[in-house]
Amino acid sequence: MDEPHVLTMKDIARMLGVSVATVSRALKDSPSISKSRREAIQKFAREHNYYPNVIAEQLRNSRKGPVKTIGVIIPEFVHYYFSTVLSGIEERAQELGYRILVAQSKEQYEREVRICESFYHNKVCGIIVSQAKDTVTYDHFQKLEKEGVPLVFYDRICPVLNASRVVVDDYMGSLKAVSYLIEHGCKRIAYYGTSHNMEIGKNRFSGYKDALYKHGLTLDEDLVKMCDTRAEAERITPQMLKMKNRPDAFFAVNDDTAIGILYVAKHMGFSVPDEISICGFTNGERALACDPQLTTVEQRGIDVGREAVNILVGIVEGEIDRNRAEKRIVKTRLVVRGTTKNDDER
Amino acid sequence: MDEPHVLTMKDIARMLGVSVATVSRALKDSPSISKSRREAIQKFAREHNYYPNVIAEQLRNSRKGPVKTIGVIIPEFVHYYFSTVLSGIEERAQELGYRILVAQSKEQYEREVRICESFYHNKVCGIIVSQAKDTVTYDHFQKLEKEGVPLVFYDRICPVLNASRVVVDDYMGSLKAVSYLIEHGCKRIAYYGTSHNMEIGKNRFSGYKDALYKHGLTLDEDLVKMCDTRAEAERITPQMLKMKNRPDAFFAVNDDTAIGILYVAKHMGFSVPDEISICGFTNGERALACDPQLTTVEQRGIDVGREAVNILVGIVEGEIDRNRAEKRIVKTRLVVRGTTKNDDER
DNA sequence: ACGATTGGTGCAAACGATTGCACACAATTC
DNA sequence: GAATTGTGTGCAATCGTTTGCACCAATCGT
Repeated sequence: MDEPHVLTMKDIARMLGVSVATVSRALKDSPSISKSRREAIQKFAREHNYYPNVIAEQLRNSRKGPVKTIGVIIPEFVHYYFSTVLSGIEERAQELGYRILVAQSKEQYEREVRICESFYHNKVCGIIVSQAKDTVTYDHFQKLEKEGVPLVFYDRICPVLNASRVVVDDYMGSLKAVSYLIEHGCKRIAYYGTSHNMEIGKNRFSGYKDALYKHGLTLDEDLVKMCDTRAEAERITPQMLKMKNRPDAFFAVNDDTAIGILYVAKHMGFSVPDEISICGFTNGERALACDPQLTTVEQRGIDVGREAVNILVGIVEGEIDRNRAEKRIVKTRLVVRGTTKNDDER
Repeated sequence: MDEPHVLTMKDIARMLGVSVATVSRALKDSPSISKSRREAIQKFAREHNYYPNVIAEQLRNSRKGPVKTIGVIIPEFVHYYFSTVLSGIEERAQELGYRILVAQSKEQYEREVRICESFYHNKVCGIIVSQAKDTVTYDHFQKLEKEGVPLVFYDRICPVLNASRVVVDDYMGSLKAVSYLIEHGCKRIAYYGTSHNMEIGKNRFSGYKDALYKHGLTLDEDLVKMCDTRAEAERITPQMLKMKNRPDAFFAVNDDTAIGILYVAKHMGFSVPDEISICGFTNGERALACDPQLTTVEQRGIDVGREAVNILVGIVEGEIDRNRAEKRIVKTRLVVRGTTKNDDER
């Protein structure tokens, strides 16, 4: 009464007086079945809305065929950027007929390991992952690779594995943003970034540096800080602004940090953007909530997610060599708003 | 070479010279297998880290047993509140040993229908869903119910189905927020809400109304508006503030709308919170980004998600009668920040 | 007209795990 | 010493689908 029995091939076979094999072949449009039978069976199946049992298919194909389930590991769901990536993954996966199994590591190494095992046992055809902040050993990823489960990284890349990856163009984003600041009159631009042992930290810093050089400015070490949270920004920014030779602009590694700077600057009585310009990185929902609204570099998470799926499916379906690490870069875009000087006043 | 062959019971059986049945029973710790053999088999399995094939188990149990996969339908991933709910669902599901299959409807009815079908064919043991905004026919949900797939709704509840649900305590949240405004000196409180044919709209409005009555104020229809987006708030608020008898406080149905009001008020030269108080609903990341930071009612999405899983698993595992609609309410909490007057100055 | 080809179909094994039943062999009983 | 109980094991069917092979009939070639 609870399980009204779903129609199976066996049922169709019985009702039409043929064998299950015939039904199977007819539904696969195999030419070895006579046209009349084939069409009769297909019609019957359609009318009784038969649908193949996914689990049985998976079991049968467990040896060779793809399982069409992608495992996705996200550090945090409640995070603007990651949720955009997930959205892109889900969109593209659905388009290509893949299911997604999702889990969040909550930035914890142990959870990450457990999720990998769980995905492995659930026979996902591949895993898309951004590793947790505190992950420093990579056995769990290496084991998966050895077992033939393709991995695609995004955002936070495993440094020891030469795996496929999708990243945003941090270098260009940073270069364009800092160039914009300089071209609009800023001369002393502070940089709040992350540790250089993450790819992302390194690339954004390079972009900053190159923008300075390109415009004939020199790098002042006093203006470069390791700072990637709002709390930290609120702690160190007052000192920066009290310097005799204070910065006239800030470029921060994410929106949250930028908003911390904005708050401090405003509350110390500086006018933004007239005296101080600020630029963030992400373009999340915060960027529109602050006042003035934040100029920031857009990271197109949706596209990152979509590309990750493209790579993974490419590997699974054999169009991409699984032993060659496929690397793709998603463009960034500078979104100019109210925290930077703008010549063309409206 | 790609598939290094995962260990199966058959392998163990062959290597130990016993039958598969014996291995199966030994691993299940069945007393019908002699202790010595049982332990030998368990030891062997442990050492070669055998793990049962999830797919085979599912197929076998397809008739009776639960499949331990929960389908989750989310209107949008990129949405603060929904992502907190998803986070709670994932957390609790993982704790209980369930996998989750996730898909976003993008607020589109057709996608919602397709997702339901996909989940059904993927044999999920139940579905947790918040319906799309434009869903007005409910055949897809009814069909699932008829097929014995339990449904648990959150946030946006299907009005025609008497299904299990988890909602936040909109009434009390609203009542407490408006009471707080009144107790801190506000006399004319505007209400920006959603259509009353959604539960949520009705309940929040009731809370507002009752708070007024309880404090001896009367309801002024001119202060009640249907408005639940920032764009709309920015459009209608200027007129409100130009009234001769202008409101001295606003209570909005979500943070985004509240922030729209805040912007307009500030840019018209009003001081917030001295002349105008504002209170939102959600407590998302925006609430901390605006200036001053937003007083708002916290909707504990994590708890909503966790409760939804609790109900669903309760139904699947037979602890909750699947024919009785289980309804749970998650408490809200008023978070006081800078957009409302506060007696105890710090 | 007889052997060979072809077209159409079914049998049965396989995927990996579970479980009712039967069977073998030992230990107990009368 | 034969019958009974009990203990431990294996056989085989099952879940729903796929597919190599065998088979039968009809048609073809010479």
